[in-house]
Amino acid sequence: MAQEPYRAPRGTEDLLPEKVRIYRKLEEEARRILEVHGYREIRTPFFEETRLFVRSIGEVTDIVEKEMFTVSRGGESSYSFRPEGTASVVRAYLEHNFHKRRPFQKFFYIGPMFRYEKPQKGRQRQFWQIGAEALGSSDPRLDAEMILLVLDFFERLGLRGLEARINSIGDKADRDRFREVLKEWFRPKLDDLCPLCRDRYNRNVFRILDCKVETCKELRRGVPEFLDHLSPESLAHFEAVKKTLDMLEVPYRVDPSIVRGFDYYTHTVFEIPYEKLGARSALCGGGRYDDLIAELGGPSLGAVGFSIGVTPTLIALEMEGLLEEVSPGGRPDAFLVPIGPEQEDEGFRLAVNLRRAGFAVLFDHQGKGLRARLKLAARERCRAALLLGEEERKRGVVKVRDLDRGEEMDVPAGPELEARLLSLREEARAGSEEGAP
RNA sequence: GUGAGAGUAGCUCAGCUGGUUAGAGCGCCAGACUGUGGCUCUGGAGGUCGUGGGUUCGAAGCCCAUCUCUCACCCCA
Repeated sequence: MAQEPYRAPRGTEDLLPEKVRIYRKLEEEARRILEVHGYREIRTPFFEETRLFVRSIGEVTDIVEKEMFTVSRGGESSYSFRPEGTASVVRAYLEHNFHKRRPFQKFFYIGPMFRYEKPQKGRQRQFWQIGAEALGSSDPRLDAEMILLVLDFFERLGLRGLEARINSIGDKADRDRFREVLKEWFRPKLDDLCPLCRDRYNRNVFRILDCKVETCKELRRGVPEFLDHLSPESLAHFEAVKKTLDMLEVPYRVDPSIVRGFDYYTHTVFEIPYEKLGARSALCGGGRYDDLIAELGGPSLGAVGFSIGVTPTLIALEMEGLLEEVSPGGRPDAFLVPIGPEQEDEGFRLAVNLRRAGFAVLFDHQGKGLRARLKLAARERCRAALLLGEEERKRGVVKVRDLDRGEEMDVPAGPELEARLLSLREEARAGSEEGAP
């Protein structure tokens, strides 16, 4: 019986060094832009009590009903790996009494989320999100700020021409009223809807609004829009968001078909679509959730947030040919090459000392020959090869080979060698700037 | 959860309707060059053809099951 090889679990992947570099670049850009806007990083546990997600995301949502990784041990409560980030942030906000100390807080998080789903393009069981939450205020300027910030982030990565889609789903009373309006409107057409939509009619009428089946699209002609059924207060909030977006010259379009999947959303909801993505067509989704803090046991305070999908973002960057730009990678300063077995120890010592002085120095540990080591040095794009043979050692020098020019010179080990490596580093930098437009 | 396609060397793939020792390119290792990289040439290693079962004189190919990947639906980042 042949043993099955070990593999990463379905829907997960190993982020190999090359990819980690890209992730870090994304994270770096996100942290920068978020911190400039006053958001501070928060790190919550990867799992929470299951009831937290049930309460926040909603009991009858697909995520809670069938997409959570849930574990229970003995008599303890049931725990679930977080399928999204907002619930945890709000929980932490309340647990640490921010609402009593300084109710207005801006947090962001970067980390993996987990959903038990069938993997496909841009959709995995463990996936990374970059998210932000502004808690303790209902200021429509924050809704606009979120959208602006996200578009700026994508722009910085090189994704241009993106546009936000926004909509308002009002408050709970608005939704209860509109739900009835929709049901009333669809009732006579019920038999002509697709089977799925007939199910949606009872589960969540709103979702019929974004069904992609042609016959349903046809039937939807002249369907009432949420925006026409908002209370004056809700409408005023939405108008204020749009006004702010206009003022900030943020590109957006009102799209009545945007209905988010979590129960906690209220008022403003938005997405940043990227058409070429396929099954996962949004790079980012977000919205206001003015009832959630109270729902989780806190005071009645407004909040708004978004989350960016790292995987879809990477797919978009790849499609636009931007991955190389995002991740140029660094060059090691040198490859230390002892010549002859007697020099191995001394060479290793020299490599370690240079590393302690801050230089990135590679060393061969596979017993390769001189030529093979130089080959490695070239492949790793080292700036220099440091050759240490018997001759050099006797004279207390190291032969520094400039791998870009092919020139060699003997340099005394010590401060002079470090100076030489520094100057090679500078040269390379000047060279790369010359090449830039 | 539903449906479709695909799994052959480290990677990308070829392998006609089942027929003898399963191939290429790239990569890897070594040599040409015993103290010098990127180029070239030569040689080498590396495969139970995803896994298990079945049909057959004979299976990488056909059938069944299973796993994984990909894509779509559902849903969503």
